[in-house]
Amino acid sequence: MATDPQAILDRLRASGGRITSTRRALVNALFEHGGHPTAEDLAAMVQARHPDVAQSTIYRILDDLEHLGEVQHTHLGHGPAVYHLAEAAHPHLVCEECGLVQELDRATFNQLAERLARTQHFSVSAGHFAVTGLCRDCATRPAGV
Amino acid sequence: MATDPQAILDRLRASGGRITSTRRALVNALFEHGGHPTAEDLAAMVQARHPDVAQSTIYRILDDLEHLGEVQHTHLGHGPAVYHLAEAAHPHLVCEECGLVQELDRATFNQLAERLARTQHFSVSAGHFAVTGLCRDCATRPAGV
DNA sequence: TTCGATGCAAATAGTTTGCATTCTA
DNA sequence: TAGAATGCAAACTATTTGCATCGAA
Repeated sequence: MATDPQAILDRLRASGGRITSTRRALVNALFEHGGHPTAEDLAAMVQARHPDVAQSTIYRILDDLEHLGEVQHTHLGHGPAVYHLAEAAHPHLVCEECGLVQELDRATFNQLAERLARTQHFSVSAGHFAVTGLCRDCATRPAGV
Repeated sequence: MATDPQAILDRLRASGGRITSTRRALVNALFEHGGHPTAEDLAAMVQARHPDVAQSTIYRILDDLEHLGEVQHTHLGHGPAVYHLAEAAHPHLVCEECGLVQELDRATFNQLAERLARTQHFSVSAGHFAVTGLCRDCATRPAGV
């Protein structure tokens, strides 16, 4: 699992792929965008410098990187999927009312993962994981307000 | 939260709605299908007796029932959402390799929910919840086989 | 007889795919 | 210069919506 842009590009090449300016720009965008970018967000970042890049190319590169294990995507409820580097993989808490995304703290996740492995032989993947519910604000506010 | 078809239909009527044969059939289908039916699965069950029912009608009724709090839907990874009665709401474990859906045991879920409430002020909803990872079989089998 | 429910078809959102062209190695 | 990567447009899947008609209460 690579920890800098060049290392990911190297892995791409090592797997028989080629390094293009679009791929370089997308990998950089993944490192620069700290949050939970959608394919469209990433496309916009890449297109800032390379206006002619197609959405489908973004999807294809993300797919390639996912197969290499460098990227993961998650469906946070409705709407488009979000992508992030595998090295930055973390479990998510998504508020179904306001859409707020928080990270699930490591300790709680580890406790859950360990317990699921033990009781149900299920190995949870941290990256592709989202728990929905209500955030603090929405939980304390009367429903539908 | 109703526990039999008639009670749900009664709630529908009490909220200003009308009881039609399609609605009756769909509510029955929800009770009959014990698993994780998609809107299409439910449409097929209803259409067995009422061939002219439109998919959009199924979506609309499910939406109505969801607003009444009688039904919940969940996105289990890719593909269509699955629906179930609120009374049968339970957390899911989805295998991202083979698609197997298991139920998460109550005790583990409760432990997680309680801990999240305490540490992150997040109130998890049992129904709309899915943890992805690898099931026992897929975890022990080498990747990509 | 009124207003909610429905069928049908078209619209939408997100993503994938086919194919001719371009460019890396 | 071979084969991978890309742009473009069309296809696709899941779901929603507009509108005229139908039917429950």
